[in-house]
Amino acid sequence: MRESGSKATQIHTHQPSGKTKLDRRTILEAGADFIDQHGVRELSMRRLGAALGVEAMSLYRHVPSRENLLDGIVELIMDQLYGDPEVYLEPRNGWQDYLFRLAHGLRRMALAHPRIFPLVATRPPEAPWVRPPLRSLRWIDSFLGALTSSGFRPEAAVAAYRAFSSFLLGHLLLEVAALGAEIGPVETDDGQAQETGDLSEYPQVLQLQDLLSEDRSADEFEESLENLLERLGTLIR
Amino acid sequence: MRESGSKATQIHTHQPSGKTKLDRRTILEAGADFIDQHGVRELSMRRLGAALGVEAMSLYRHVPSRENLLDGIVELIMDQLYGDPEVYLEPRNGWQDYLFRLAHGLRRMALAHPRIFPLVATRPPEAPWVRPPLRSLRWIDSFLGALTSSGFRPEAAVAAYRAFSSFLLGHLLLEVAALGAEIGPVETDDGQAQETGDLSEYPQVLQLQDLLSEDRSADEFEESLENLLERLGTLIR
DNA sequence: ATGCTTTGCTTACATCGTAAACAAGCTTTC
DNA sequence: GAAAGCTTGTTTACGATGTAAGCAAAGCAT
Repeated sequence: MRESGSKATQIHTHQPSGKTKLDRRTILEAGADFIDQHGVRELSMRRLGAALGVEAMSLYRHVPSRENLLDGIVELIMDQLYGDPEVYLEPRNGWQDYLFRLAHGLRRMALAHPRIFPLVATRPPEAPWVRPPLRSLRWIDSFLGALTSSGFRPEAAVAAYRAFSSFLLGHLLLEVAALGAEIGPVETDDGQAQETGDLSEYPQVLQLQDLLSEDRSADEFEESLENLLERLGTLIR
Repeated sequence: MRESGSKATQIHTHQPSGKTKLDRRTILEAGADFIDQHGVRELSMRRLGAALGVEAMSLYRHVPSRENLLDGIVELIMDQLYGDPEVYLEPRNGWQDYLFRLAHGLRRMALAHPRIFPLVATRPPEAPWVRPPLRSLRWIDSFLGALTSSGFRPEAAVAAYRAFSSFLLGHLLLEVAALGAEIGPVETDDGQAQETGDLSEYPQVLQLQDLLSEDRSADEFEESLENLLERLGTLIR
């Protein structure tokens, strides 16, 4: 499995015992888990090493720096999209279905890793045309191919790509931020859960407080996505 | 100039000489300048102190922590909106004009401080209904008031607030990120400006490369904003 | 003058990312 | 088998960071 050298070296698994042999892949996975559980702020090389039962410096045999580690984690998470059976690399039922599935796949990814998604969103991309949250050339190529093969002119496909990115980025970032607000900063533990400040200066907010607190993100996502798809439809040749 | 206590203490300016008396406000301004010039990563308490001709620990008399400093800088930048003569706190020519001006004001703010805007976008908000990039209760109140007084039902005003936030967040974050890609990570200085990797595996990207590199953000902003306003119009009672 | 409060400086500490030298296995070659 | 080399983890070390604690000087009120 997993590929690599695999010539004749693979005759006997040398360490079938407990300790899962250090490895870039295992480090990235452990890093992702760590961030899921404790947040990026808490992730230090020493702590991640400890989580793997290893000294901090050992990680540097497989990962050149902390920055690169974070990039690797982002890439690892993004790769989950390939494993999502609901998302297709090629359009099978038209471009709308393709985009619909892609958007929902990305949303699932963001909601599965709310502490990691901000990294996906803000880490500097490797090329100017790589726009978060679609940070992989392979997916971008797939995206553009899906649209051009469905009758979009090149300009329209690119415009659609841009509109799609910024819609997803905005919506998902706010959605995971709202999630994080409940889970996030370890509770302010000075008594109880952050007293709602004095809103008497803000009558509208005060009055609409209930509506504002309501979580309609799933519906809003659906509606906005639908609207976006309609709008993109008008770009078609 | 600059205001402050100004009761009776101000009879004689004790330090009329060069050094501009330390102060939360001056620290925040210096911090904002620093980030504008060098980026958040480079901002350390010691360096900011040095920039102000003062020891790091002196800052702690006016600012409780680095985290709080960053929050303060975000708030400071957000307050520039009040000084923008093109943006009104009350709707003067209907809600569409109000939103149009607000959106453009925020865009000007983001483009004026591309290294700071990601902070505006991602710092954990003080209340769950505070959605970046509109991080101030006063503006949120203004927003909701503008819409309800223009005939939006409460649910519609809140829905509009959400749609508006996520549109702006996505678009502006991507726009400043693209800006930062040109200015950003101090150049990789290993020869010249980051060779365009091998795109032979990605024929669509390769073929649309020119279109993808084109900067149409201003136009896209205009068009998407217009579309958003139209769409919000259908929510009106 | 005397004391109080404000403000900045000095020193100190735990923690961080990571460079460098080293050691203990493997793998390869005879 | 042994010798040589490579791979992988450890040890030690350094400079930088955020910030707690105590100190000192300078402004104010008495």
